[in-house]
Amino acid sequence: MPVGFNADEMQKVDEVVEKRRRIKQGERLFSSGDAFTSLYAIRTGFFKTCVASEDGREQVTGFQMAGEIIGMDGIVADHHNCNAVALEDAEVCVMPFASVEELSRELPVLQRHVHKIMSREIVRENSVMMLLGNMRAEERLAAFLLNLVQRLHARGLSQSELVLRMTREEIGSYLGLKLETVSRTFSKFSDDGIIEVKQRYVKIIDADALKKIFNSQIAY
Amino acid sequence: MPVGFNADEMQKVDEVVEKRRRIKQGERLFSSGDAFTSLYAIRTGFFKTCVASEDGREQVTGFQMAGEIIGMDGIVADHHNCNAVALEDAEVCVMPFASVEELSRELPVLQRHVHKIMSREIVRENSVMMLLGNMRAEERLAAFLLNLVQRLHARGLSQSELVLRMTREEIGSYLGLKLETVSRTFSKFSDDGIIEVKQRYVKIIDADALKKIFNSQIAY
DNA sequence: CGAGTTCTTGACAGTGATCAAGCGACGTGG
DNA sequence: CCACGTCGCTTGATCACTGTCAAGAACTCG
Repeated sequence: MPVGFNADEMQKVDEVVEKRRRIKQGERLFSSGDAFTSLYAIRTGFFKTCVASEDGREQVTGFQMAGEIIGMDGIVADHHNCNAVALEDAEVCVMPFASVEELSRELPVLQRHVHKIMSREIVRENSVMMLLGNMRAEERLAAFLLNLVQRLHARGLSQSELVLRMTREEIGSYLGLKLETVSRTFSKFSDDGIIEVKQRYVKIIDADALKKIFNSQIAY
Repeated sequence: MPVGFNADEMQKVDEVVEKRRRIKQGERLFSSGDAFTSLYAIRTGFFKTCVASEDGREQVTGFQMAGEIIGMDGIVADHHNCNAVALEDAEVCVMPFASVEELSRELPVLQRHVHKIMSREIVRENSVMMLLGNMRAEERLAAFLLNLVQRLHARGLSQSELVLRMTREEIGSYLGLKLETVSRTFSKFSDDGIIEVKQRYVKIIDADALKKIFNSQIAY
């Protein structure tokens, strides 16, 4: 939640956060086709969102962590358009969207905040399109790791060590790669002394090298 | 603009549309880094939006036509994050975002409409991610053509004939392919009797075949 | 009409996919 | 606490899709 509220306003905002909901690892917060009622603010835990094609193929569209908002895909058609799966036990705040809209008519600061959150998602997806359309495997994985540690660091965690909450296959789906390619690229980074990898644990040894790989952005 | 307004409300909405602006082919409506002030409703013409990486590589993030809204990328950081280039002479309605927000606090129908437009963009980008991450060249181009004629048909144009406003290179950038691959895939569709192509002119002969190609969605 | 841009097509190459096998980690139940 | 089964990860060999390079054709616009 944004700053810029007085005590009275803050209370109203708090009231919108109707209740909390716990989701166990592997369970869904919502599924494609579900009626859209609420946005969700992640309090704890880690999610992936994914869309599925008719033949069951899956595209991970994002990974979300504490403090991030999910569910905005549902606004346009009053039903959700993707699945949100907890990658570890999680707790979310349920924010009924009707209440969010009502209150944001009263509080311009909240209104602007809602708009910014949606705009941020649009911009994020733009950069994923750049990643999927223009970058090669090493660049994609470097970008992915840098983005992840940056977000974790912003939450007070290490900027060099992380524990992946998703499988190689899920990383691959997000990055438009097969799991074998993800694994191989991890191994190559490890061989090059850029990172240490042991299963889900990753330590970034040479962040500059990663940034260099990411910035090169050579066409496929 | 949505339905559901009375005359008085409609007038207020009209007043938000401050003025119009003409953009010649090849010129930019806005550029990455420009201060964000307004959303733009396309009245006539055709745009592409694209982001550029540091080394100048370009990713087309979308093609927009009459009736669609662009500029929402700018809300989050108060400056635009992509370039909007007119692919033919165009005219847009300038909608100062502060006014849009002000009025949508008064008119819940407008507020909901704004939210839906942003959500629609998020959902659209999700399906582009599916396209870029999971589909092969033929599937991508089939999806592209079907999407384009569907949108043109919704505007009263033919559902089988269209004139592309963008180059092979721009199509390729959008679809994560090189221009030669786009050209070859057009030729293949033509050889298979699915479409007729002559430069920018495309006629869809067998829409079902295109849909079949699109639906197969075999992994790369 | 001519210069430049866009498009097509061919030959070849490379990145990442596919197929396959084995290893390692983790969790459950005996 | 350990055996075992499952799931996820790694690595190798091979292949195919699409990229790259190149040349020429077609079209557009001044």
